[in-house]
Amino acid sequence: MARQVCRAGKGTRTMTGEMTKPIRTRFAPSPTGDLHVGSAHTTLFNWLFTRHHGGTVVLRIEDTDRKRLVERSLGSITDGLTWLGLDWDEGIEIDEQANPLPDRERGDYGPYMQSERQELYRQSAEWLVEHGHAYYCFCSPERLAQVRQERQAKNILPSGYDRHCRDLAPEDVQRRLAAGEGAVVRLKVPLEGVISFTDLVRGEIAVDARTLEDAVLLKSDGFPTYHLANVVDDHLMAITHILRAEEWIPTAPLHVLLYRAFDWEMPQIAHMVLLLGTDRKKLSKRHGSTSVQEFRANGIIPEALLNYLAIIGWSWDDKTEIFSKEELIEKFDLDRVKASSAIFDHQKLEWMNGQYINHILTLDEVTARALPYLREAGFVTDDTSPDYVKTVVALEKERIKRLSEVPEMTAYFFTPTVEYTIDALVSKKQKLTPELTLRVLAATRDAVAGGDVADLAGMETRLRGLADELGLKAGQVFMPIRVALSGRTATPGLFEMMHVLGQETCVARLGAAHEWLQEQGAVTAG
RNA sequence: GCCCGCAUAGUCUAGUGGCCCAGGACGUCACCCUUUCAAGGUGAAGAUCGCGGGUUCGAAUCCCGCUGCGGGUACCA
Repeated sequence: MARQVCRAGKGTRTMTGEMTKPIRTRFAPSPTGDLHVGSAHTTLFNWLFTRHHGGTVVLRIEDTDRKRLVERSLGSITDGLTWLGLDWDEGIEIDEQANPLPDRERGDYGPYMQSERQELYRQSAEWLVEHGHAYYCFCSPERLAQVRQERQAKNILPSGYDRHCRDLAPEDVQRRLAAGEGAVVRLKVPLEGVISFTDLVRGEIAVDARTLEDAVLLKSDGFPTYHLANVVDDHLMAITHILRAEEWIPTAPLHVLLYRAFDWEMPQIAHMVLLLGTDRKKLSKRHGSTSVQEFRANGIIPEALLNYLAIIGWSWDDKTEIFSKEELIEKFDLDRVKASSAIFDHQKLEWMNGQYINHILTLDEVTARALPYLREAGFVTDDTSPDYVKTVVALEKERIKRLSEVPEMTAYFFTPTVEYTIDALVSKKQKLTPELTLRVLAATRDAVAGGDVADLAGMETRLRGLADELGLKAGQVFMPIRVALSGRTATPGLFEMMHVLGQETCVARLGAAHEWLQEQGAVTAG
């Protein structure tokens, strides 16, 4: 049904020629924390839609809730967007993360910080009051809470506010206002009728006006609520399409009413799906990593997160899942957007991250991106040879799932010695005993010392021959070497690893492992 | 409670009346490759298309009802 509506809409626009009207959309985050993946998802859809149609993206900051403002949040949000590769054409700009306030703006529709547009909202609210679309309300929070509770219990519609101040005498209102009594401005919702609008992905949505509350438009602190600010700004900023999250559907009729009251044309509107946790509840901090910066810290690369986010609630066909940003821009449109919420699957994100690291990015790119993590772990300094780092990354590249695990995976390439455990060294799976392992270690140390690790094939032949001599399978010889060199049972190919580690280190570690195992034997025997 | 939205395997999805006793992907399992782990390859299990009624020669697809899940219900956004 949704798609039919969408198609019908397109056709109409084509016929009337309105398709030529340039598209303008906005991201409208509230600076109340870091960039949440859910909001990144909506933003991405907004961005893809706009870029696909060659439109203009506006970044507007909705900082009208003064109590929930979080310092540095703004920088964190723009930082997250930039990291993801989502840019904007108009709006605020932050020069440095260190500076919590916007340094400058670009675009002709500013200011883009709602806190700097207070006068506009105040005037709009007053205009609505003067024209009979809104009214002043003096009710106390206590009364409001009580009324709400009563009406909900008795199932009286609308269930919130009882419109107590809706018909106050004008002179009464003026007197109380003049006396400085605290007041809010509320929307005068029609007492009956059906309010409907067309959602570009869901089709027609209709609501009985009797269920709608006289919502607050202007708060007593002089700041507007979302409802007023969003409508005023979208109109003044010439926004043509509103793409926002599903949680806004219930209040959309209020916005319809507002556009009607102002006699403004309402932008096209579409609500995107919600991202859910594994308990099917709206994704939140309780579900683990939810901010874009957390994914970044956890070694997720932006291309993978962007790609993964794109295929939640949108699909191109029945098989393609990997898309570059350019392909997404080319292919993305609202007609293939779904309306059902989706559980955020960390496993699939990780798989996709691995795809990018292992198959899509080049070795140089992966190395460059892993570098910060290696530096942070102290494994790489300015003195470390870039070529050496690259060689190490090359060895582990295909098993990296997250960049953040690179230091742990490659530690033995950067530390002088490694630590052992009996279980790893004396592999049960290879049917080895401590005695056998000691013999293997001693024999291989000599074999390696007498060979050349740079000759990969030669070394392999040599060690396979050694296995034959000892009457063992190749694996029974290789596993102790692997553990002696790395301290672990899962590593890259043995001979590549030996080559990178170097002759000297290999011989030393083989000897060290032998010595260590002998000591363990002495302890357990004694 | 009330209002709104959504409904294909554990998860993300393809599907817009016959090509579907339902295709792809993640995950799971098995096998192959193999010096380990990955990667890769092959294959398997897993969906009575939420349920019940219609419409139709024919429905996952259209209609109605129900159920389930979610969202909203603030001087938050």
